[in-house]
Amino acid sequence: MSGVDWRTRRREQTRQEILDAAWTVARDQGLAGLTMRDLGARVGMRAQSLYSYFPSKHAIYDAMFAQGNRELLARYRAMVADESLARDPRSLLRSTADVHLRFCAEDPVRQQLLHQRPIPGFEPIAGSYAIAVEVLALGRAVLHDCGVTTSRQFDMWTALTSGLATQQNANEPGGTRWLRLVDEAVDMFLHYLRQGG
Amino acid sequence: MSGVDWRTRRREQTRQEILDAAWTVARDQGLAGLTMRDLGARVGMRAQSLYSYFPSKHAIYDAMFAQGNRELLARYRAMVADESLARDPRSLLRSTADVHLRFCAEDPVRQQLLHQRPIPGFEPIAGSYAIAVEVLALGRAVLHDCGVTTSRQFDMWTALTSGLATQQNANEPGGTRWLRLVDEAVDMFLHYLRQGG
DNA sequence: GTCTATAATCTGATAGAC
DNA sequence: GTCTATCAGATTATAGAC
Repeated sequence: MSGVDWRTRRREQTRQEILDAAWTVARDQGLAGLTMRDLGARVGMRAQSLYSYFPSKHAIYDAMFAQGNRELLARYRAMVADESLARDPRSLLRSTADVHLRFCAEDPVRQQLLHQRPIPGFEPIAGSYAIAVEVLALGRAVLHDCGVTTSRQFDMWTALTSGLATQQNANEPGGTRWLRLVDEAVDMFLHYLRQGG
Repeated sequence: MSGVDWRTRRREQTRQEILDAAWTVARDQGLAGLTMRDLGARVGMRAQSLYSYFPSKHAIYDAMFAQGNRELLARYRAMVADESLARDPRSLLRSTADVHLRFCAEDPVRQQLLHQRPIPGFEPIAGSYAIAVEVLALGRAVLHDCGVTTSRQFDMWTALTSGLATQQNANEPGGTRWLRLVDEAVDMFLHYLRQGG
């Protein structure tokens, strides 16, 4: 039972600690400004010791990418599973946009890593990318229940929601100026749907 | 008349050559991946010689930022001055979105530098930033003629158009999957306007 | 598992010859 | 105005002692 012994657990715990610190450093210095030196200092280690937990810096980016996508997937799933949730298209679209925008806006650096790929030379490994694909698939399924049946309609939806998030993060990070537009954006999109867009 | 003598002209010519090369390198290596060494190699100079033309690497980023904004401003102005342009709101919105999206999509790296500020520690100097402000002001004025009178409406417009550009560049750079949605996006937005959004 | 030591390389930038 | 030489420091990563 080596998978659950205390050594393994302790190791996993430290890996998580390092990841948490990596997010903190990246929020401070920018994603590309993350260095093993700073990261080690933040968890009370020398940079070289980090290699006991991650084989490379890219592996850290990759773990962050996977973690972010797992978090978003969990939130979508919690939303779908919520039995108190109204299921009419308007309510469902609002909830979906709300989950997505809150996620994007609460951490611009994470949003950047997950949806803009700003690290030259970094590509997530297949296993991590698969989580991102799952997120997209679930989003598409939920939107389908709202009457979004064509690719064009779905693309319009992602443009609209990601546009609100992008503008918010780029021009007023931490604020709500664009986030507050979500309800009227949903209404606007609903009318577009009904016009057969 | 030192401002127009051949020395000055030649110098300005070389500066421009360096800037052109900087765009090329940045498109290849990413904005953060631009190095003085690579840049020098591309124009047939040692990295150190570049300092005869730009006092620092940041000054190069700054000149690129200013150049990009001047280009966008010129395109907006050309659009406004075009007498063959239809002036009804729908046509005007389409032309505006078209200018903007074409600009964003034809060079994702430029779009990144101008509208996403991905270089940690880089802030354009006041003179360069002023051009960006001018671009925004002109955009606002044009949109006003289309019936966009409130900040909320203008924010919705920028979210919608920048969302289309962002999605296009992030998911299918060089393609037209989201760009092709511009006409129905304009129609969607127009209906939102008329509803008093 | 963490350390010291260090490799090997890249970075932006300066000094001074020509 | 471009060069050589060089600084001073950063970077990721590996080897090996403990």
